Amino acid sequence: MLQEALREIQRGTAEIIDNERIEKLLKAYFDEGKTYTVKAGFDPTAPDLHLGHTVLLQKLALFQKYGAKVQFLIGDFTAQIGDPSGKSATRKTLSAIEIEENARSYKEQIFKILDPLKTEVVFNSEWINLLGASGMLSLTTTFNVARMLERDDFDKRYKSGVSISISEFIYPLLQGYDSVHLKSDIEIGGTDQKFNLLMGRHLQRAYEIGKEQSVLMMPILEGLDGVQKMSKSLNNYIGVVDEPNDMFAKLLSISDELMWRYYELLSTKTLDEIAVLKNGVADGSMHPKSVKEDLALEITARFHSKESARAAKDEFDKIHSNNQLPSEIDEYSCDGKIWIAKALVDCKLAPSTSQARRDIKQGAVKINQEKVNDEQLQLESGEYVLQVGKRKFAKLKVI
RNA sequence: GGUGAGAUAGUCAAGUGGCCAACGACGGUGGACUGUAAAUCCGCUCCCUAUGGGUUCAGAGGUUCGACUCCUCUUCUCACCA
Repeated sequence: MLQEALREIQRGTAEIIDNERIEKLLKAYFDEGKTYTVKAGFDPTAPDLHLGHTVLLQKLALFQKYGAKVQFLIGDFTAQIGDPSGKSATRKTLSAIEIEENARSYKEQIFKILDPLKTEVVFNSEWINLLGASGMLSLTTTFNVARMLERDDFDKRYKSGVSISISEFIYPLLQGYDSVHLKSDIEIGGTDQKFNLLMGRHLQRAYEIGKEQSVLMMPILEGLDGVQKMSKSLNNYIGVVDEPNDMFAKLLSISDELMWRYYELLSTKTLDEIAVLKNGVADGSMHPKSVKEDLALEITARFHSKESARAAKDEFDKIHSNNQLPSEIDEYSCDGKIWIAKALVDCKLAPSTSQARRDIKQGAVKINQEKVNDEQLQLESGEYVLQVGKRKFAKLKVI
């Protein structure tokens, strides 16, 4: 039982620091029912969670299954600095109202995976604001610049002469201080967070709180392109609030290679089951597309329902395999005769009439499934189904 | 505080007085091929009913028939020195 739990916890992890301590905590839970805390920090600026975040959330949920209290930390104070691993050093500060809204939106999303009874949502401004100047100063004395520069991205930026703000040095310290305040037993995060996560251990030691958190790092999930990490700004993400149809379609669009990565990090199938699928595809007895469909169904069902996942698959087959129209299309209307290029812009199928004209020239535009050749075409009154490329549709009613 | 270098389209990056709406790469997008995958090939990629017109090369002025290119100031970035 204990061994099995440990194996599940280790699944897919990139690195675990102080694994023995995790074993002890779990043993104490199994033997005496003792609970422990697992911390994970999130940025309040991006309340739209995507599958990359759920890799962490699923791991947290697993810990909950084995006796953990999750400290879901919203870094409302640290967000004012901006994590140095991100691109922009300076970020706009969020108002209290915005943060509250974002937090609410977080809660709606995370409890699709986490158990609300075993989750405590906390904000780090609560204790960091109490630190004061002297508290902040004593925090900075626990570390030095040379060691700070060991951090990979600082190192690179320093060597290549890209600016580093002093406030960015503060960021890891504050994140580590969160672990001191919360007395976390374990902290989990992405591999890109390694430095910050270790800072938690360092500061817990420096502040002598009597324990040093274990650190569990998950790999960064690649986005739909299969290369860069999944993120909203790169627009290669699958949001947990995506509509079932979108979610299903996006999952099917990943490459075969990436599919295994997603299986490992997102599926609840056991590693043995996944190995069977992998062998099946390798020896040709299984079609990669159907294996991918299973994954897409599983994930879509997790955030919606089995039924809507099924429906999404049917819809998908309908549009793409059978070349039919989707069952729900945005509808627009306009008064009087309209020029086709203008109509495409109005229906949001093209960003400008220039682009619309280019699309027409290239044969990308269809009306009622018929290719349009004449870019001067005027639409008389009636109802039309406009299409650009393979996946953009709109219905237009000309009155 | 001083000295020097730099700021070009979504990103990187050419362009040093007219041939510039600006080479190229990446990204994005359309087409072919497919399993709406990947790989590959081809087209498009500032705006505008358009063999033409408009607005662009950090910002503001100036020189010139003409400026992304020259001059001045401003803002920002980096390097070296203090």
